[in-house]
Amino acid sequence: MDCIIFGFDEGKLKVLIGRRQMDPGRGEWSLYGGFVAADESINDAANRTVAELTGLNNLYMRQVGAFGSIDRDPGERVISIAYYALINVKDYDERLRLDHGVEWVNIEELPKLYSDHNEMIRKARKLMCQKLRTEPVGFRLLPDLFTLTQLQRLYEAVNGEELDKRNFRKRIKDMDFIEKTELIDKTGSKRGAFLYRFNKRAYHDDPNFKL
Amino acid sequence: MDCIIFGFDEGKLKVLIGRRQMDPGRGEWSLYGGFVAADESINDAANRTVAELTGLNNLYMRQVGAFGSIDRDPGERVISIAYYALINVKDYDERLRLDHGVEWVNIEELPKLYSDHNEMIRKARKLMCQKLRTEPVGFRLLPDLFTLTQLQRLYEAVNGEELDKRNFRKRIKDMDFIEKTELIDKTGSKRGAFLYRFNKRAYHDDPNFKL
DNA sequence: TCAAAAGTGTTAGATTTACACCCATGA
DNA sequence: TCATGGGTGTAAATCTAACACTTTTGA
Repeated sequence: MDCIIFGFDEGKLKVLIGRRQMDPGRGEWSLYGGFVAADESINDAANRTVAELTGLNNLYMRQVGAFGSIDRDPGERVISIAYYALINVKDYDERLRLDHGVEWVNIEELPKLYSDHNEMIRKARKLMCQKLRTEPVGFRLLPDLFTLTQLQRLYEAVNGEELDKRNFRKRIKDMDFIEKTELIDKTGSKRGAFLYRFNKRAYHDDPNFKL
Repeated sequence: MDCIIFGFDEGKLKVLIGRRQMDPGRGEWSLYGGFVAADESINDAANRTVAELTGLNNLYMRQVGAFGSIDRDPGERVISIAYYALINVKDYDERLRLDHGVEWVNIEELPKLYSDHNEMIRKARKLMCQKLRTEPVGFRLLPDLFTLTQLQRLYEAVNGEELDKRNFRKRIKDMDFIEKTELIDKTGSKRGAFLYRFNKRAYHDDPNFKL
């Protein structure tokens, strides 16, 4: 299985990739992957692999699909099942990241990757983007507390288009599960912006979400 | 791989299922499936399997995903990749259908199926339904010539809700790629209804589809 | 004092929904 | 002649998109 780890940083949607450490394709840019053991489900394998890479559990993960061209792997015949995961970049221990030799790359500036990994990322992004339209999964890419501007930038990065600030905030106000706190973030501006948080409970009570 | 063959007949969305002819699970209701050969891609395997079952090629097919619980197969460890296909029921040779021992069952009245096949169908339906909202793939489930009432019934069956006749027809009129012919179908009513056809070319020229 | 991000409403246009009657025909 | 499905338009409501200025504060 191969995993597409999405993160959001500096206003950009990013993906974790690294240099491949084994043959065939040693040294090429690649997604992080692993193998499904005989005694684990493919979902478990994906969770295990992502946890191994990031040290994080209980992430939001979804299957992207199976990739099975005959010669997608230059070595032997391998069918891979891709998964994507959403993480908050700040939760990823820098040391662990370096140990695995992976880095965050802007999804708009990806190099040519090993095998069909570019295609996997394209499909994962499409699915994630669709999901984001119908469910508030975007919060998985942000810290627990975030400003409305950060949230807007996230939606803009994912959809690849700018949004109108006033219309965006109007929509957010209608969502009861985005709670305003009394906390203020001053890192992004002199004036400071209110911090908001996602209330999972409220979301599940009132699932009329539509962005 | 397992295939979910969708058909539309008598105003209902249907799926092809049959009694399993091998152990484990012999005699249980099941989807039709096959195995991916070492020298074919998973897409090719799906096409081959569906062609074997229906005698039809160049069908609209899409991958549903990989299913990989450890004990989804009561025998040995098997991971299955599910695909769905859309066919026009009338194109399916009755003889071939009987030879394979499969039958059309209303998707609302499915029995308990072998292994995780019910789940596969649920997911396939969801994907197909989403696809139908953004692309006019529904025509694959109808004869080349169809009446607007047939088309409306199809959308109703897939979405599971009734639609307003006038609003539906208004939307269809906006789609240039649905061509009215001068032919009239009298099988559905005494008065007769105009037959329409899907113009693939017009669709690709003007892909502003939205239902 | 000024640059930079935060915050805030209104209006026009587009889209969506609800709704009811006449037509043509075969039985 | 009547039961059955085919065919058609309008108006209200809702949703979407466009748009500009004031506030706060650190440098």
